[in-house]
Formats: sequence, C-alpha cells, structure tokens
Amino acid sequence: MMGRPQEFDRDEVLDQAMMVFWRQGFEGTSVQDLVDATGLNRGSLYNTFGDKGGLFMAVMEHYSETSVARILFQSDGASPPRETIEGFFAALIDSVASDEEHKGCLVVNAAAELASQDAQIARWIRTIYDQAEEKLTALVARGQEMGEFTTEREARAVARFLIGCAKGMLVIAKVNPDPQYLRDIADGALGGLD
Amino acid sequence: MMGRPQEFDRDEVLDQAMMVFWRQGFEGTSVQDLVDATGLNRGSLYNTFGDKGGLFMAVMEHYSETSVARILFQSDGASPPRETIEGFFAALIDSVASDEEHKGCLVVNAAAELASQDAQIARWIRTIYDQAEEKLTALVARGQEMGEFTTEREARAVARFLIGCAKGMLVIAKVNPDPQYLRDIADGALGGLD
DNA sequence: CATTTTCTTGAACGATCGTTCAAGAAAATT
DNA sequence: AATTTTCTTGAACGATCGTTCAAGAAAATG
Repeated sequence: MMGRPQEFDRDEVLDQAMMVFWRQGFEGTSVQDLVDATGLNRGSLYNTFGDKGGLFMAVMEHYSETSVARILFQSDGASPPRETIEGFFAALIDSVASDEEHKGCLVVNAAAELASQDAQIARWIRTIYDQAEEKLTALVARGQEMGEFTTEREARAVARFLIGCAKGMLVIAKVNPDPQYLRDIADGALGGLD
Repeated sequence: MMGRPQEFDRDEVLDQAMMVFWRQGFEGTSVQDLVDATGLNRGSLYNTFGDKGGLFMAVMEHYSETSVARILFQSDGASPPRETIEGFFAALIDSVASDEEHKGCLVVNAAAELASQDAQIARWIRTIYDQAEEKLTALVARGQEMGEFTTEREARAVARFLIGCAKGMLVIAKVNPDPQYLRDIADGALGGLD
C-alpha cells in the first residue's frame, strides 16, 4: 500500500533549510528556525530527516550538488585547463562577492564550526575535498602535458595549492567584501600555474 | 576603598575559556562549559566579562595577543623577508599539524561561524587581517627592493595572496591532518614570491 | 574594630532547546 | 465503501539555555 503522499517538495525544503544553516551555522540554527523557514511541521521534519543533524547532512549533500564548484567541474573535459581554472576562480569571486549577506561557503563554514568535534562531518568534507583534488590534479596534469603549465611542481601539489587558495578566499570573503581582495588572491593562485 | 581582591588570574581564566571556545565554537559552548573549565562561578564570570559574548571577545583579544602569527611578526625587522615568510609558514604548519584536536585557528573559525551574523566580530576580524596585510605588504615591498622577490605583482596583492593561503591552510587542516598537504599549499604560496 | 567596598557563591529565573508521540487527515488498495 | 498505510498536526516532554540577584565572605580603609 502506498499511503498518503508527501505534500511538500523535498528539494524545496532543503533549499529553504540550506539558507538558514548557511546564514546562521549549525548550532546557531534552532529547529524552530527550520520549521519557520520550511513551513514544515516538526513531526514531518523529524519523520523525513531523523533529527537536526540528519537534516544538516541532507542540506550539505544538497549544497554540494548545486554549488558553484560542482556545476563548474561537471563541464566538458575538452576546454583548455587554464581556461577552466580561470573560469572557476572568476565564478567563485562572482558568486561570493555578489552575496550581500557574506555567507561564504556552507562547507567551509561547517568545516570551521564542526569538523573538530564531529568526525562524521569531518570525514564527509574530507571526501568532498579529496574528490576535488583528484579532478583538479588530472586537470593540472593535462595542462602540464599540453605545455600550458609549468612542470616544476607536481600536479597534485599544484591542485592542493589551488584548493587551499579557494578556501582562503572564502574565509576572507566573510569579513571583507572587497572583490579586488579576492582577485588578488585568485591572481596569485593562477600565477602558481606558470 | 579597595574592597576584596579577585581570587582568580584573568589570563589563566582567558586561557581556559579560550580552549573551550576553540574546541567547540561560540554557539557550541554553553556558559556551564565555561564555568566548568574556568572554575569560576557564574556570578564572577558575568561581572568580569559582562556576558557570554563579552567573554568571547576578551578571549579573541587574548588569542590574538598570544597566537603564532602575532608572536612571529613582532620579530625584529632585520632578518631577510623571505626567511621571515618561510619561517611563518613553517611555524604555522608545525602548530596546526601538531594539534591532535584539529582546532585550526580560533579567528578563522569565528569568521566562518559568526562573521555574517555579527557585524562587531566581523569588523574586529577585518581589522586584525588589515593589520597583517599592512605588515606583510611592507615586508614584501622590502623583499622586492632587495631583489629577493619578483616585482611583477604589487606588494599588497602578494601580501593578500599570502594571507589567503594561510587561511586556506587553516581550513584544510580542520579536515585533513596530512602535513604534506599543508606543505604543498605553503610551497605554492612561497612560489608566488618569485 | 567598625565600616566600606568588592568579590564570591549558589539558587533561581523565564525562555528556549531538540525531540517525541498520539490523534486526525488523506490517498491507495482490496 | 472498508481497510490499510503514510503523512500531518499541535501539544507536550524534560533538559538545558543565558542571565540575574540577594546574601555571605574577605580585604582595605577610617
């Protein structure tokens, strides 16, 4: 038997919950905040996501599926590596600098707030970052083979460096809205390719 | 009249409170946690620091006075710029990688957790970062004049890039304990000087 | 030694925390 | 139409939240 169908759209609920967690952090968000934002009753919320932590994990998954980074890296593997990486940093600056709330990146925020206390979340973020490292390492290696980038440093080391720069930009963006600051960091990052 | 003197040492209390906030974040720390860690009674705590937020600000000040970055940059302005900057990244890696709790940096954690919600804290962190930018800009400029660094990029842009790299390292450190990862980022940062 | 001032103490405040649960509503199945 | 299953609802739970305050203790002043 099928029973009564859900009245809400799961993705819509995750979108709304995401904005609250993104603005206020995990501990700074109460279940009441989530009820208010989603319009869902507490019962429905608990039935669907288990508890507050379960909803947060679902929100993180939802975020990683819709984030700038993910969208950019599912682009075709045909375009020139330098162009791809430049496009990534440009898109990152755009999305971060245009956010008047200065929310930064949900995953970076979660890493800073929770990773040292919650091993499950730390592991999840680590996995996400490892995936980015693999993709970026391959991209840098391809750029090196094409003669676009210097081969002075190992592709993996360069990839880690670029990832580090991106995370640093997202921290700075939380306290300094100046897009030129972010460009200065991005320029330094891209300079590491030559 | 003098009245009864304080029985506790303010710096000791700040040290103990700092460790709790550093481990658990602001919202993740209860006043009870602070009472337990400091040994201070709630009353003493409140009439010394005002409220939880006041204690947190006092802890941040205390941290910034005793942190690796501050200690390193009050070193003599005589040693070679490259050496100073290399020493800074080496010390940062050491202090972060040797922390088995992976607490990262208190200020970075606070930026990620609170900056988008608390304008006062955002402003304070911004000021701290601006001070670092000024010192580092002067250091990079000196290195450029001495012929140690490339003059391709402006000293301030390089300084911002280095700061960004440092913050990125502190985010990565929260989810990945591998010191080689941090060295890869630091190497990329130092490469930006040439 | 009495007085004044400050610090310490522990109980208590109302509010909010995350979570649970039983009863009612609604759609699918028989 | 009766039954079964699932979702929705709102009240309620004990625990903990940050904060306050009056009474007691202790050192400096007169």
